Amino acid sequence: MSDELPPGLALSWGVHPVQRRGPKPALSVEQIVDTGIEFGDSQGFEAISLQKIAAHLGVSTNAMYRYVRSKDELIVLVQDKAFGLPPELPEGWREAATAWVHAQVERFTERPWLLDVPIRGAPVTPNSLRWVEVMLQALESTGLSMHDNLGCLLLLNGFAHNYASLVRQLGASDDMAVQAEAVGRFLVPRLIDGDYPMLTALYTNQEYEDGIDDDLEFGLARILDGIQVLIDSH
Amino acid sequence: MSDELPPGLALSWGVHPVQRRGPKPALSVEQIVDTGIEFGDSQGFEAISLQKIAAHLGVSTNAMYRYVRSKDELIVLVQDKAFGLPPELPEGWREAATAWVHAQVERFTERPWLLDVPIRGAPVTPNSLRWVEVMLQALESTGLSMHDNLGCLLLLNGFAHNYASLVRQLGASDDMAVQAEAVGRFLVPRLIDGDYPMLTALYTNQEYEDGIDDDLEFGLARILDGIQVLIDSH
DNA sequence: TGAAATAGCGTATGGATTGAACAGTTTCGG
DNA sequence: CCGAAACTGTTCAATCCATACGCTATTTCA
Repeated sequence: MSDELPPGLALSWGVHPVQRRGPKPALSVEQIVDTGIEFGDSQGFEAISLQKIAAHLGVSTNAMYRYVRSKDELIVLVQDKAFGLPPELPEGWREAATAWVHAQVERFTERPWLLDVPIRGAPVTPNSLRWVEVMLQALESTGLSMHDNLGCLLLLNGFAHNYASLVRQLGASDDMAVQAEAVGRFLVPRLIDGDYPMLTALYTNQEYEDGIDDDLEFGLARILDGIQVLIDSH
Repeated sequence: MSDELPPGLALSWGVHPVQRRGPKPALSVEQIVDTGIEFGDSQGFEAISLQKIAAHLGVSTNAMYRYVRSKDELIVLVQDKAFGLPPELPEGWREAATAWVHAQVERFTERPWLLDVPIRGAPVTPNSLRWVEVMLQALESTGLSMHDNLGCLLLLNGFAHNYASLVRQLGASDDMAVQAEAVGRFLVPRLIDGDYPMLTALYTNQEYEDGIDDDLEFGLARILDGIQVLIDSH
């Protein structure tokens, strides 16, 4: 029965198997999850491995499997705890959605490795569901159907993830400027030869320098305007 | 000089180091990339490993490193070729954007493993850039700035990726129905206890059964309407 | 007090990416 | 025409990673 549940579901809601006999656990799931977050923060997503966590906590690798059933389970727990709870949202669906997206982008900026966590399925953990819950509450005032609200939420969530991902990859490396120039030098002749007029213009005019700080507001404004059109049409 | 270029850039544009001496290569990069796509199609993204490709082609694992510098490089090449070229877009930015998004979703549906390819940086490969190029051309008629056009493109692209990803994970498993019920049974009491009114309603009313086929059109309509609002305001 | 349950450990397997050294093959330079 | 340079694929190896199995030691319930 409990076996059919997705990894991490039970543990994230605090359902531990009741211990009856045997030695006391040297560790706790919480400790393991915290260590995972620590490693993610300091060395990125791929540094979150059972081996490293075990070594850091002074136990053998396989001792981990007394606490989590698989690495996937661990990742779900780490993700939920690292993302944390959503903020209080202001009144008004538009302001609320803006705050919600900004908060998500902030989380991803603080912990970029969260962007690397593969999406395994619909959210089922407490904190993730709390994010959904607060946004659905804010969207209630639009008078749209639950189905439409979910569509809007998906749109906003996807956008936040996408934008954060973009920001990270563009701001990732210090040598990005150097490398971008090298790429341009390599690419431009081929773009001209290969009939890519728009991209050629983009690269040679350096219009792409505009900075992407506005892109968050830009995309968000488009989505919100689109939702507004839907609301008005009802 | 060529070392500073991102992995796969040179190779994807057909720049092979000119061979002058030594034995003739037993393989070609193209052969390797095709095999990678084959494995991805038949066994998913994680089946694309240098070991398996090498074994399938009858050479040792490390022989691969004569052709590609790293697995990352291979993945870039595989991704570009597997995604292929964009379709011809119809007249009118709205129709074009719709066709563009649909085409992307189709690609992701045909080869779901493309969704698993980690995004490494701005697109630099021929096919990927072609997708950008055609959409930018279609957006030219809107009269918006290049910056705004890029913002729109980012929005559409992110949405397509996001939607395809959602479709896959929901339609992924046959036992999804079974599992969803088990999850519901586990979750609902906790949602009630934990003060998640919207989600409780969602789960108990089975409103989430509505089907996500419309979600593509829904989200797309929101984005396009939002862009339209921007155009009108100019 | 003894038996059952359970924790951590050692050992082991199978897989991945990548490096170093080496031997064979081809072709250019003279 | 021949040696040397360049480049090939190979073996061997190191270093990670996630798991599985079985053992021993510990704790607690009956």
